[in-house]
Amino acid sequence: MPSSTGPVTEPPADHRKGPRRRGEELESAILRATLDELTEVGYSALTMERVAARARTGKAAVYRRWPSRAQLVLDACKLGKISEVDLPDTGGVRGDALALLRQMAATMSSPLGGIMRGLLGEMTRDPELAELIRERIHTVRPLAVHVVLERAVERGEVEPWVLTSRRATVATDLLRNQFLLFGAPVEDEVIVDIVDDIYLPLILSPAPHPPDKAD
Amino acid sequence: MPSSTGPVTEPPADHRKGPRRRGEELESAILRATLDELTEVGYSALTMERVAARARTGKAAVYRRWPSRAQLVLDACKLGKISEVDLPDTGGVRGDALALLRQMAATMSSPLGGIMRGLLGEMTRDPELAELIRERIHTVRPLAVHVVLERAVERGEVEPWVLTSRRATVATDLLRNQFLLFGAPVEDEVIVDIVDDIYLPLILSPAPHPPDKAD
Amino acid sequence: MPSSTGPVTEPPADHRKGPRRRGEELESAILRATLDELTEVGYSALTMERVAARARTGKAAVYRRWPSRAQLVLDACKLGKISEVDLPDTGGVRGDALALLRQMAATMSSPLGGIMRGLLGEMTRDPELAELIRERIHTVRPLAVHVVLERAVERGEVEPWVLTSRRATVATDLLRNQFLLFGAPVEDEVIVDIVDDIYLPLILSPAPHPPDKAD
Amino acid sequence: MPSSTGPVTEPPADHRKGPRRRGEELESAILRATLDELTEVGYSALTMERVAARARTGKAAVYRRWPSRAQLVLDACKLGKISEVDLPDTGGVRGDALALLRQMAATMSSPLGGIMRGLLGEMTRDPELAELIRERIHTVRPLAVHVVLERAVERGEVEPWVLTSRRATVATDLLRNQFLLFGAPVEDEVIVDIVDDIYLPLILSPAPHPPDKAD
DNA sequence: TTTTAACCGAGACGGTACGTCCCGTCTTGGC
DNA sequence: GCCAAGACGGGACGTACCGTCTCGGTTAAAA
Repeated sequence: MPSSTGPVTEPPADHRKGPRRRGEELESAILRATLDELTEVGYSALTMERVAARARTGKAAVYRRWPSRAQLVLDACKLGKISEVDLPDTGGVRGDALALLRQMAATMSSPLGGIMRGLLGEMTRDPELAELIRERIHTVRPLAVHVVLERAVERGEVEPWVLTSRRATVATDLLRNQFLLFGAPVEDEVIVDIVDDIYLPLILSPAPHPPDKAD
Repeated sequence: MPSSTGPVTEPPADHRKGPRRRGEELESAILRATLDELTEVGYSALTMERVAARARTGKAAVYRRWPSRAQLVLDACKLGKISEVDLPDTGGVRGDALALLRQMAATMSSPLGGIMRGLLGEMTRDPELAELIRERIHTVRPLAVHVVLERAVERGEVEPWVLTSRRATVATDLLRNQFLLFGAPVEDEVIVDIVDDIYLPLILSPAPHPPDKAD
Repeated sequence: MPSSTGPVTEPPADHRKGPRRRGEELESAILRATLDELTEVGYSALTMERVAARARTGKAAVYRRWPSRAQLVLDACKLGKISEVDLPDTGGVRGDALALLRQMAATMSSPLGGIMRGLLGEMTRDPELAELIRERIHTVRPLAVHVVLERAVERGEVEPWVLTSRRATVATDLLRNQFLLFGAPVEDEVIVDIVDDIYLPLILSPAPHPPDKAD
Repeated sequence: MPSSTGPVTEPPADHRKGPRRRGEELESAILRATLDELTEVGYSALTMERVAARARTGKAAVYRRWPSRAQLVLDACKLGKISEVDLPDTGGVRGDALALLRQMAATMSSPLGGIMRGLLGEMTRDPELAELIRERIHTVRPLAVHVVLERAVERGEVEPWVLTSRRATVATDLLRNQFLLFGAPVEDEVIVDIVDDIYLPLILSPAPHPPDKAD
């Protein structure tokens, strides 16, 4: 038996309040803190330190899960129902497309716009993050576009090959470009312009250019 | 006395004694240091401190001229012949457009790509910077597009109203979007796709859609 | 002229209160803060962070001057009139020696005792610090011993060769050893014992052992 | 050599499976890990975390047994044959004393020297630890001194009253003081000096000062 | 020409955040 | 139950920059 000589150093303070959080509970607490910080101070002023403090935990608990600010924010966005898309069937592809773009534009005007921008800036630094972002762009938004176009195909407004063509995402691509260059809010006139002057001519049948090379 | 406004060769003298740099000489020394830092460590790792040290001057001298990293970088890019565009007349709008996009793609693959990205990220924080960036995007690139389209109009390939329409910049907009989302290098196949499947159908006469509302 | 676009980022807060401290003023503020911390929480709980906070400055300002906690504390002790020795002439070497040891014992019982102890512990880690400590031990205390012995020599109580012999510091050495092993306070009986049973027999003439080899 | 102390010699298998260590086996594994850490990184860089990892156990298992680093180290030293003293009978008290001091000096030059130093530093913080340390100092070393002096008494070199007087430990006390202040290695000249110029004059009969007051 | 003011270089200043290490406690699975 | 492993809330580490300010100088314009 070792020489047990009793307590030696003072316990600096009892810093435990109730049962200690772990795993999922702690994780979501951190993510919520991240979202709060994002909306309050924005992406570029968000720090790991503040997030940890806000979540009432230590920095280590944050770093253990997310190696970088960007990835933390990305996950936090996932938690926020940011990519919720609600696509009403307006009875025509024009109405559907307008509705979709307007929803996108609204999102861009929200705090999420700045976050998106910030994340795009980080892509250079962090290839892994870049991959994550691309994935989300690939999957979330095109999915909405896909729904719109499928309805249009069913209505006979659009030919099926358009779905897999580059033309499918031209509207959302141009809107995104507009936002990134000129910021929010995107004027509605621009949206209408994109749809009427560019998108519809490209996708409505008879197509201005037959799908010769569309495999 | 060091050659003022000489070529790229810096005077590596000890400026703590001897003739001290001022005005333009100092300014361009800072900008050159900024460019060097950009190419070496990239936009996001660039700091005012390092720039000042590299330019062998004090931070104050930098802050006196540029209130923020982004603006400094922006000016440095201006100094670098970054927006040099050389548009060969290939005899057809397709060739011209391909050449233009390929030049853009090359720029994006260079260190400038990362810088562009970083600057876009800063736009949220700094509206005035945003304005500067937009200005350059407005003026430099559309100018190149304009040249291409004007030639096409002269050849009769494109109708004049296209020049002022939103369609004019669709190709460059889509390429930029592609770069921002998926990074460099942009595959040549994508460029060809954009031109053949989207851009040309939109601008070649007979236009697929008459300019009813283009005022 | 660079593109000066005006103020960009907000000044987070005006954190300056009056003229900024520099040089000596700041230095002594840090040392005072160190002393305060020492007396309040002790050597081993003293941190650079708390010292900086207490001195209302940044950690960098502290590290710029003192590379380690130990050296900072050492300098702080120097500032505190810690080694003030006031040696009354009691008319005999016995009285003088007792007075000296009693002063030392008092110092050891003060917070300084713990500090001394801590510094001794650090000597292993930091040779440079060790050198500093030795220097102070060499110069401050032996000086007091020297004064006592010189008076004794003048009185004829002690022969001159004792001054440069190892015997000179036996009393203080034994007291120090006593403190380090058994802690403070050192009982007065111990001090009397050291003086009467060891020190005086060694130094009083006729010496119990002639200085054959003392050069 | 700290490790392999005794008949423990377990197969250093992966303890995460297979028979799990308990009780004494685990305990000595921790102590051995502690000794190894001590010799490799020294006392002040030794952490509970590293010890636990090295012993392939959890921190809790360590804390359950030793409430503090110092006590753990103390026990580890006990396990190492640190206080092994081997006193040859040289036929005279001078030779015996020199041998003893030289052995002490050797110990001080070993890693144990740094450990001793560190433990002394901890004494301020932990009175109970302090008691343990004093105990060991009281019992181990004086015992050796006692042996030396008893032989001397038998030979008639030293009078019996010296054994219980403060003079008995003067040599070891001065050597310890020398080590703490000036570090290792202690030059042999110093040892000879202590013995010849201080210790022997104090203990050899005829004593320079009769034991009037030695009760 | 002499003065004077601006500007230069250098770097200290008060401060925030970084990412890591360790503290001592607590919890989870397994044996 | 105790073991191993390691997460937990927290604090401090030492470093890098931030943007401001101060300090001697140099140097160009004003007197």
